[in-house]
Amino acid sequence: MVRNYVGRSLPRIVSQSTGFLLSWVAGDAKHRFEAALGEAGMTAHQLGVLTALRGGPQMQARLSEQLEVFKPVMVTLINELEAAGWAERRPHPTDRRAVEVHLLPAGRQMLERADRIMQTTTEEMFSSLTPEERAQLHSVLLRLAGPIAPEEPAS
Amino acid sequence: MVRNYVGRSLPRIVSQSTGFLLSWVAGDAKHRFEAALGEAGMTAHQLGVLTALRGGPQMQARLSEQLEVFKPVMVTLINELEAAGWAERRPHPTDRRAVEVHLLPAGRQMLERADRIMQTTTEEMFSSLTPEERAQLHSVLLRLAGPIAPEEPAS
DNA sequence: TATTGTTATACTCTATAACTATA
DNA sequence: TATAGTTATAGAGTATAACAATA
Repeated sequence: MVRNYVGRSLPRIVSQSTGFLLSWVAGDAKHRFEAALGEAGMTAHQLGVLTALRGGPQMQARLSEQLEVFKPVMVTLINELEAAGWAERRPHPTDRRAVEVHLLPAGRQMLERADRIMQTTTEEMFSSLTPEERAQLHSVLLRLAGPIAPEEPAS
Repeated sequence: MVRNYVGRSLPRIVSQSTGFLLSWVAGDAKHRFEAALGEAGMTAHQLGVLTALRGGPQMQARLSEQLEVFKPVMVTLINELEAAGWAERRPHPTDRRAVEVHLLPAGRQMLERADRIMQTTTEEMFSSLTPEERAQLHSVLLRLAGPIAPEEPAS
């Protein structure tokens, strides 16, 4: 309970509570995804922003809102994306205060690579389950997760 | 992906990946447990230590190891437990460097209260599942979690 | 007066170092 | 030389404040 239990084997206490098990497995999943993305030189935060840009350029303020990231954090993230050549700031056509963040070709490639990474990692994670078990897990989690937010309108 | 998605409704992207769903549901679970414990004036960290003391007094160093908490953090945690009257430090019978941390009656009561809280919260969380679904979820998560650590020998 | 993007700052958590008193 | 407990310190990560430019 106390911390991350970085060790590779599941503490016995955790194995007895479905809630703790959930946290344990999710922590493991997070670690796997971040490690896999890290090998491609990308953080989960950066992927989040790139994903939000898939549908077209966005103002920084919208990105902050959508991803629920504080504005100063978004500044840093977009600096990183620009440094990597994955996205760039351009002046907003009508609002001179704002910048639009545009996805660059290298960023789109990175997104495709990230898609493959996420898919592979997911496959590894759930390989011990049958397709039926996996489908049932998904539907059960969906029910536990509660209502789904309405679709975001594009820029 | 990026951060905590503090909002109460599930972003659409998350709903499509079993891995993300897992993280989402686990985050929600963590929030529920911590809120419920908080109402009883207890943190999850503190509960972790109290639970470790259930089987008998422990040296601080062992507690740090078992719970994978850094030594300075354990100092703070045990200070908190002493301030709350739930546990106390006593000199180790043979090793004059060490202290033994003992569970006090108020701590044992708190543990029982925490047990009830955890049980109630678990019940709330999984109330939308049938007993069969819940059992299958548990067994599937157990498989995803991997090997279970061997029992800790008592102090 | 409100909003955009930025810089500066504070606060919490996590992690390490350094120290004493023993073993 | 190593270990137990403590204090001090460093570093991320997270959150807020304040500011200039513009709406």
